[in-house]
Amino acid sequence: MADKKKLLLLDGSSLAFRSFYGLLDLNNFRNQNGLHTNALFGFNRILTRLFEVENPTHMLVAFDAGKTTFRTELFDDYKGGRQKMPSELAEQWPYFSVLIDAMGSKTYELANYEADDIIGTYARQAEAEGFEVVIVTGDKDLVQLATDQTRVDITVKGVSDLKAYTPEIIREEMGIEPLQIIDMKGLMGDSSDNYPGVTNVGEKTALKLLKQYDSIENLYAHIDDLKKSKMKENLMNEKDLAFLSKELATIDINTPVSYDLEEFKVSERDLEKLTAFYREMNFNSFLQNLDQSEGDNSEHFEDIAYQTLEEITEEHFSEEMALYIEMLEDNYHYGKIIGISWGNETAIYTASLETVTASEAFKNWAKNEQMKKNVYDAKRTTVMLHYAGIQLNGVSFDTLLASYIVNTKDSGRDMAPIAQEYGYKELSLDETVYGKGAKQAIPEDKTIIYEHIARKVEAIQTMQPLLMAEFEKDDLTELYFEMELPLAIILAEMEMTGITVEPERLEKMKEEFSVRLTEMERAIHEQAGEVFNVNSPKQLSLILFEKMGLPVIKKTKTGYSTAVDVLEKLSATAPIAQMVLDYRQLAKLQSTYVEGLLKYIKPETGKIHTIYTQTLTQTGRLSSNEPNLQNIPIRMEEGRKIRQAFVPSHPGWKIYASDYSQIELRVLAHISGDKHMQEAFLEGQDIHTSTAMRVFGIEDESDVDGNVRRQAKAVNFGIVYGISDYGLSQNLGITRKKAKTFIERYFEKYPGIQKYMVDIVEEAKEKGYVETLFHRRRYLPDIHSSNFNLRSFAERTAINSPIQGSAADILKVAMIRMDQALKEQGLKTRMLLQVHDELIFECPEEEIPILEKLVPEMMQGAVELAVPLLVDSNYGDSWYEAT
DNA sequence: CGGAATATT
DNA sequence: AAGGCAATATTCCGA
Repeated sequence: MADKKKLLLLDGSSLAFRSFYGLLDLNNFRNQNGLHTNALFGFNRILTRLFEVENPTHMLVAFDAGKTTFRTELFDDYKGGRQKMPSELAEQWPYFSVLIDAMGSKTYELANYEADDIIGTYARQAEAEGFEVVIVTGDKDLVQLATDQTRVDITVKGVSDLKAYTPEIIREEMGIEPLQIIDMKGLMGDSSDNYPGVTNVGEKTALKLLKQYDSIENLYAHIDDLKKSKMKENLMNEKDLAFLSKELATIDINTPVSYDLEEFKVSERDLEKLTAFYREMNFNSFLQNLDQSEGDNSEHFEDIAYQTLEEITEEHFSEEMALYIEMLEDNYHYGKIIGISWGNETAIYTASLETVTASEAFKNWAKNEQMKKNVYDAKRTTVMLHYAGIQLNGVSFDTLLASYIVNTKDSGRDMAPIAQEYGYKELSLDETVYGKGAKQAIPEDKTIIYEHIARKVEAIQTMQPLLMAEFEKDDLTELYFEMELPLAIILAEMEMTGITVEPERLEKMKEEFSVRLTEMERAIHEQAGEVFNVNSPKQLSLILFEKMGLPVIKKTKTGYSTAVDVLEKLSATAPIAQMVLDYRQLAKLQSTYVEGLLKYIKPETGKIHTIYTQTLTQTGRLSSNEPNLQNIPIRMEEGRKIRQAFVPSHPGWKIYASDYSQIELRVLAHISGDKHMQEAFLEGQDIHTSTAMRVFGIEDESDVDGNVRRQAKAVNFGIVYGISDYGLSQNLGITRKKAKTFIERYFEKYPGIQKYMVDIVEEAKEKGYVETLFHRRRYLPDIHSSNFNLRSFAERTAINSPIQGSAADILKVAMIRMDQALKEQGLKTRMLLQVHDELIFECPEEEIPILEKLVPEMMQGAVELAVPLLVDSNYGDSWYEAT
C-alpha cells in the first residue's frame, strides 16, 4: 500500500518568535561573528524533530509578508500596539530560509496576507486532494482549521512540546466545534492581535453563549431572548465590533496563492548546505548528529597513535598519566571490562583485561599513591578495577567530576559531549561506536575499542588543564580537591562494601503481600462490578468516573487524575477509593521494595551495592540508584518494616545511624542572618513550635497543638522551597487567601528571611548563578526569561539551591571527616549509606561508645554556622531499629 | 519512551 | 492573564 500523502504546514513567523523567546539566552547563543543564534537553534530543533516524528511527504513554511494586510484595511489598529521585532531576532531573520532550504523544504510569503491565510488555503486544498495535514504553530487561532484530516499542533511551553488539537479534543476541552473558535474570538477579541471583541466578554462567557447559540449570527438573531443584563447591553451596543472581530479572526482559505501543492514535495536535505549552516552558526551538537546519521564519522578524525600491549613493563608508566577503563554496562558492580587504556603526551597504550591483570607492573603502578592518575569518573574506575583484583590509588584528577563542578549541567556517562565542550573533537559518542539499546554490542574487531579508548585518554589529557583553569577562575579549587575528589573515593569504598540484606525476611513479606494483594484486587473488582487492571490509571479512571459516575476532582494532561489527594476526597463517599489507595500502597511496596530489592542482592555476598551518582543533581546532592537506597520507606509502619531486612554483615555487629536535625532550616537561619530564627535554634527551641507561636500569635507554648504545629511545619518547608500561596494552600488543604496571610505573617515575623529571598533572586539576576557556602555554583539562565513559568521556577531555584546545596556540602564534609577519623583510629566501623541528611554505619558492638562521641563530633563540627548543628543517633540490630 | 503514580529528604 | 512549591528514582501502563 502506498503511503498516504502528508502535508506539514508550519507557521514560520510564529515559530520563529517562539524559538526566540523560548531560548532567551542571548549570551550563550552567539556565533563567532557575534550573531545571535538562539531562535535559529530552536527553529532547527523543531524542524529536525518534525521531520523525524511526522515524516511528511510535502511541507511548507509560511511567513507573514509585512505590516499591511487585508486585515489592516478592515481595522486600522490590527496588531497595533505590538512592539517592534527585537533587533536580536531581526538579525537572525534572513537565515531561517537558508536553514529551511537546506532541510529540503520550501518557504512562502504573500503580500497582503498572513501566514495563517496561506496555511488555511493550502490545508483546504490538500484535504480536497486526500492529504493528511498537520499544522504547527504557536498561535491558537489556527485551531479553527482542525478537521478530521487536519491536525493543529500548538507549541506549549518554549518550543519543545506540542499539543495536538483535533476536532474531538476541541470538543472535549472547549465544548465547541473548531470553526466556532472564530465566533469565540469575535466575541472575546484578541489582545495580542489588538482587536477588541465585546466589552467584558472573555473566553468563559463567549463559550457559554456559543454553546447556546452556535454562532454570532444566531446569537444576534435571538438577542431579544436574553435577559436584561449589562452583558446584553454590551452585546447590543457593540454588535458591529463583534462582527468585525469575527471577520478579523477568520482565516482566509481562498488566498490567491501561486504554487501548486506538488511544488512542496519534500526533497532530500542538502548535507553540504546544512553542514555549512551549522558551522556558521556554531551548532556543534547538530553537526555531530549530522555526522552520526551519515554513518562513518571517524572519517574526518585525525589518526591517533597508540600501542596495544601484550606485555606490560615498568617502562610503560610515568609519574602522571591518564587512565581509562572501558565497560559498556552502566552498573559497574556487574559489568565486564572490555579494554584498558593509559598514557601521557608521548605515548598512549591499550591492553586487554587479561593482559593487565597478568601484569605485576600494572598492579604496582595502579596501587602506587605517588604515581598520579587522571581519570574520567574516579569512583567508577576505582570500583571496576577493584572487581578485577586491582587496587587503584593516587587518583589526582577526575575530569567528569571536574566538569560537573564547573557546570552542573555536565553529568554524562558519555565522555564525548564533555570533551567536545572543552575543545577535544576527535571522539565519537559511545552510542556511535557500540550501538544502543538492543543493538549494543562489543565490536568483534578489538581495534575499534582500542582506538576509541585511546582517544578517551587523549581527551582526558586535553581537558585536565582547561578544567584546572576554570577552577581558578571561579574559585572552585578547594571545593573540588578538598571535598568532591576525596568524597568520590569514599563513595567507591561505601559502594564496594555494600549493605547486607536478608532475603529470607523479604521473601516472607513477599508471600504475605502477594496473598493480600490478590484479595484486595478481588475486592476492588467486586466493587467495580468487573475485572480490570487496577494498576492502570486509565482503566481505573474509566471505572471510577464513567462507570460509577464519581465526581471528577482533577484532570491530568491525558485524562482524569486518580492521584492520592483525589482518591482521598472520594473515599468519603466511595469505599472503592480507599481500597485502591490501600492496594497501591502495598503494590508499591511489593514491586519496588520487596521484589525490587531482592533482585539486587548479590548471591555471593548477600549484599546490596548501590551506585551513588555524584555528578547528577543540580544542587550538589548525591543520588542513589540500582537500587535507590535513599527512598526506603519510613513514614508508614508497613513500609518501614522493609528496613528490618537491612542488617549488619557480621554477627554481634550493629547498625548505627545519625542524622542532622533540621539541617536545611539551620542553614537558612545562618545564610539569611534572620535574628529570630537564629535565636530559636540557639535556645534549642522546637523550630516548628516556635514558628507556630510567632506566626499564629500564640503566647504560651502549651497552647500549640499538633495541628497548629503541623501547619507551621508546612510553612517552614514551603519557605525552604521558595513558597507560593497556591502551593501552600494545596499542601495544607486551606484556602489560597488564608495561605497568603500565613506567608505574609511569616515574613513579618522573620524579616531576615524575606530579605534573603529578595536579595538572592537579585544576586542570581546579576551574576547568572547562585552558590552554596562552599562556592558550589548553579547557573540559572531562565532567571531572565520573559516566560513567567520559567522565570518563576528559576527564582524559586535561586532561593532553594543555596539552602539544599549547602546542606549537601555539610554532609559531604562530615563524611570526609568521619572517614578520616575511622581510619586514623583504626576502627572496624564502616560507613555504608548516605541519605541526604543522615549517615548509616555498621559497627562491632564495642565501638558503639566511641561512635556515640565521634559521629556527633564529626558531623556537628563539619562547619561553623551562626547556629549550632544538631545530630540525633540511634543503633540496633537492623536499620529499622536504628531509625 | 513518556506520563502517572508514589517512595524518600 | 496566567500558573503553580525543592531535589531525586522506580515501577507500571500504553502508545
